[in-house]
Amino acid sequence: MIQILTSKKRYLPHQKIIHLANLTNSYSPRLYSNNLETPRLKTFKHPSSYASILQSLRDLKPLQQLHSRIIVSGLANNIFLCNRLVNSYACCGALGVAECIFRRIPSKNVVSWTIMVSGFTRNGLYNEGVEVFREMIMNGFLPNEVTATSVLPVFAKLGLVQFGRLIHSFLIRLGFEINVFVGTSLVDMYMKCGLVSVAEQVFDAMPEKNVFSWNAMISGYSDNGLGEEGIVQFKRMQRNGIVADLVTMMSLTASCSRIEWRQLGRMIRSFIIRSGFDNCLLVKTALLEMYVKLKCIEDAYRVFNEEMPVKDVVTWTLMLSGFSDAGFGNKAMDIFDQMIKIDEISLDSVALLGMISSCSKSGAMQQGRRVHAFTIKVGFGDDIFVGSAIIDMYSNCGNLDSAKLYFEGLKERDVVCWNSMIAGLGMNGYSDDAVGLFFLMKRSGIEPNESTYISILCACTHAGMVNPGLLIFNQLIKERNIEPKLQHYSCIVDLLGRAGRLDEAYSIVNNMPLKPDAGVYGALLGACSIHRNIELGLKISQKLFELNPDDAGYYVLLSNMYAVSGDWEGVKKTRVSLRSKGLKKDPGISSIEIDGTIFTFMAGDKNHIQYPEICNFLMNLIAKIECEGYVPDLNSVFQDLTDDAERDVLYHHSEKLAIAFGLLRTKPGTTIRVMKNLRICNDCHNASKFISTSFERKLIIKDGNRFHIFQNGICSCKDYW
DNA sequence: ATAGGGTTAG
Repeated sequence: MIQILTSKKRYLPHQKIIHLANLTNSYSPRLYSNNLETPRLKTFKHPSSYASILQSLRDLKPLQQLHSRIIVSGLANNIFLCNRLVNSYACCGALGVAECIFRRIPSKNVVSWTIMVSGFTRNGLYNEGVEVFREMIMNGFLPNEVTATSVLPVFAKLGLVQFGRLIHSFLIRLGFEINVFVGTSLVDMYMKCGLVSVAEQVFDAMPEKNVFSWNAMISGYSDNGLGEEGIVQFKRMQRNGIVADLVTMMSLTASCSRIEWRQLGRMIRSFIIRSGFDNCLLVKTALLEMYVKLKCIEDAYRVFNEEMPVKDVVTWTLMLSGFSDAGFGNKAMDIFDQMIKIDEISLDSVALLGMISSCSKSGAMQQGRRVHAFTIKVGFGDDIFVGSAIIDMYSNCGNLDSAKLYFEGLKERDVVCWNSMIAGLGMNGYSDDAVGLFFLMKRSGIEPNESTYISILCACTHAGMVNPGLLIFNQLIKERNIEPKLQHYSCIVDLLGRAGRLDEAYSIVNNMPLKPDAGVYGALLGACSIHRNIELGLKISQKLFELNPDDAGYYVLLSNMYAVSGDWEGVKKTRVSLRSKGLKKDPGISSIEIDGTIFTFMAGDKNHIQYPEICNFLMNLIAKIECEGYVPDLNSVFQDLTDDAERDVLYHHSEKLAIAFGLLRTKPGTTIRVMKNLRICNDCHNASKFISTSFERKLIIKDGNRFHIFQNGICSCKDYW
């Protein structure tokens, strides 16, 4: 309590009483009311006495009491007090009351309008804030410096760049742009709108700059992906003798995580220690985030575990998503379980979202179901952000029924919920339904966004629905409010390419208005590989090697293409150039969830505890399906080995290990769900068909972004090689 | 006035 009191700057004697009363209210109502009945407080006749008390009030109840006392004192029409009251109610979040008082002020001044604008904007009601601002202008009031600083950030939030520029020109005419506050707000607004060079112009023209202004620049650069510029600006700031504060530290670590510059990260860390910010929770959390983003998960965990005695919900959430990003789903779940046991940590939707998306990524359906139940228990059952994540989680686990059920039960749905459901239907093979839902969404008055088009085009691709896909793509091009992006072109090239219409796909690549990137060429190369068009494939891989020389995936595709056409010389050449560049093919990883724990397998991963047991089982399994007609496809092996060795590699692919483990550890008849990071190989695909018959199991294998559902020897995926 | 964790798509 002492700390809270001393942290406030100025205290008049009567303010102290009110403040103490607030703090003791919860456990000592008698003291509270006694203090309020102090005769000294009752006899105020001058507005200024109330005004100073109003400024320090942050809770609704004492505010209401003071308000009544103001009415009793006959000061309810004093504009000075009314403005203060509006402000105090807005600070307590009671915007209805605030607006009511505001509306009744007969002769509002600029301060009244400004307080109402910032009352809305500080509570996240941006549209209402802008509306009051507009009303103010219409009523002939000109904004002052404070109005400008309350309303400018809102233009950035709502993306009203043009409006912002208009107000900017107003401010110049009024001579306010030389004000540090106004200048900083303008810099921030332009940075948030992505107009970096305009922000730079404003900043350079500012006659006075303080640490806020510099911070706005540094964090702005970082947000716009220009971390290096941020570091340069920081050095300039130091040369100008401006002392860095905690916001500077946080913006610096953010810049660092974006440019993936580990060496600099270390320097910033020592700078933080030297500047005495090492014990600051916010700065420490920013440092943790830096390690998470730099994918230094051990460093991140060391900071989290050893150097942060005080943690809040953000710290925990960061560690959770750090583990999730690094592919440690079980560890993320451990963190979540620990976090929910701590009373002081109040769980919010962001923490829940992190955990749900972690389950989604690792395909942990049992964990996901548990977290889903938990979200309902803690009152986030109707949250649409959480809802979208849950739909995605169930879809990603191949449990479309649960996803649909959840989607249909939502009271409110935004565009992201619809997108999740459309994507879920698409990747699970219900492309017709996805298209149907897309049109239903438009009929329901929800405007599709960029992601909607990506989801729906992918859905069409999975089912080879070329014509509906083309139709929707043409709609997108005609639509005025969405600019087709490179990703959309990748989708349409993928759609045409996979369907075998390579010429049309190539023609789109050659005629598109944007410069094709690796994603677009990659889609085309994938199509060439499926349809064995080696001539075009060679041409495209040349482009890709120029664009993205370090991606081993393209070499693999090219090599596969040579292999299927029997060009062993080409296969060898590709492998040599891959090796000479020091590149390695991404390891294939498959995982399976058993009783709420995720088990991960890598090809030939002999370190696994149960490896001998699994291998033994797998050998018997292969012998069994060979009797039923399975023939190993040695073309699926990327290495140059003897037949026997190739066979050995093939039999220990990660997906086969995961399937074997699933068969060993689950009851007969249970569906086996396997997640794979890369595309399933032809041989594993074929073997899975045999396994589904031989063991009478349903196998659901997700590779990359699509499902393969094997049942009675048939796979749901029709266009597979 | 500037600042920390999250959802769909690839």
